[in-house]
Amino acid sequence: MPEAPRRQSRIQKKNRETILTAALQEFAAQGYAGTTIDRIAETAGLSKPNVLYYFPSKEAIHRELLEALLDMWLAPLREIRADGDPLDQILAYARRKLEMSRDYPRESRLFANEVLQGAPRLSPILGGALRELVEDKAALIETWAEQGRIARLDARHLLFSIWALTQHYADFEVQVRAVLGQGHDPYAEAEPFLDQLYRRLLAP
Amino acid sequence: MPEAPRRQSRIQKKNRETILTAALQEFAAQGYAGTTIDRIAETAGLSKPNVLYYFPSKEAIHRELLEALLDMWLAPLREIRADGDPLDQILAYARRKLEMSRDYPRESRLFANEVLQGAPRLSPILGGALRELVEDKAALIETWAEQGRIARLDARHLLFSIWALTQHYADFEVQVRAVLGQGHDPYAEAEPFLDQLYRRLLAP
DNA sequence: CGTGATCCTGACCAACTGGTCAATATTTTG
DNA sequence: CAAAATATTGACCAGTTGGTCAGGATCACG
Repeated sequence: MPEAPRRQSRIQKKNRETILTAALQEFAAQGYAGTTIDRIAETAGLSKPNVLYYFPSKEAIHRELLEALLDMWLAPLREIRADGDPLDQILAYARRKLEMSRDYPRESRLFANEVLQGAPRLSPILGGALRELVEDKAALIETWAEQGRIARLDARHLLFSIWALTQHYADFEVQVRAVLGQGHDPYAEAEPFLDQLYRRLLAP
Repeated sequence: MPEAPRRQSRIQKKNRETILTAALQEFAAQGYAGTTIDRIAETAGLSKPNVLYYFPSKEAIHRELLEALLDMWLAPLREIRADGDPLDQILAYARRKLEMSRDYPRESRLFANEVLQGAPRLSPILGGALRELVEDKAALIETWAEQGRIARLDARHLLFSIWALTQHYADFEVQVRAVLGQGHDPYAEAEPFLDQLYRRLLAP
């Protein structure tokens, strides 16, 4: 059953939001273990007991962030449909994922941190809903391949490649920027590169 | 000046090695903050004070691991030479990086953890030695491109793509396995996929 | 075999962490 | 505006953490 849409006072709404934003910042930058409730509170401009007035525990904050994240994270993949041009749709998916890395790098890093540590709070979803979604879209992509509308390839690994290539720019941002040096816009450069890559890979 | 090759007793050599192995295991799985000296000691089969007899601090262990890692990590890139077939060399590089993800996933995750948290103990190297190395190899690759021996592309982002695509299989291993389910060998499947991808991307 | 160097440990410590709670301040609402 | 509901806090606690240290065990070597 979906959680009852609990009545929230004005203050409750605002403070829960503030805390979640601060926590996202901290968890993404320091990881779960490296983040203290005190730092979350400080970033949020609240006292530690006050943070714990709105959330029962540090883990509860983390869990809530992850849940909210997942919906958002998978939305672009859901939008791949059987109708429309195969190449356009896959290119659009890659482009949208790259935009998400650019616009929501903290979310990307939160996710990366979690998966990197073995996804202790997420693995049921990875093996459940995510797996089914991938299965579904991979089947569609392979149908396209069989019809000769795109190249024959391993659709699951195609999806992995899109994840890897786009999230890399958020998750390894320091490295990318250190290597490129100043005066580069990683995302602006990545877009045409990925476009070129997938056009060539997918050409029938 | 390079560190003097300090004399090490038999026991010292063995125990330092044991500790580093245990620490790699822990740091890769739990991150820096999530790892305790006690756990390292337990995994190594030693007492905590004994671990601190061989290393002055937790951070020193971590730093030593990172330093050792970096040489190993960049070796394959160094092997790209001006002589030899361009396509072969880039494909071989990608293949070797994939093998490293398969054979040294803990090293990959240690590195990912570090970069993800902003590379606090590594950024000078990223912007220094790594940057120079990339600059060097990127120039070479772009020469090949200008000569029409491979497709024209952004060489730096080509290298990023190789890092992203290969390290993904180690860093996001739980996700890859959860999505593929049992009965799949991610690395065995990834190899031909990456081969196909780079052959098509690089074809003049 | 003995003695100096190396190795190892239990006991300890100060700082920090997640979390509690009773008391107080502020809002909301009848 | 008064009382009830909500929000906030300082003080506190028990457990954990990185790290120290004095003393004892073990080893290498003349």
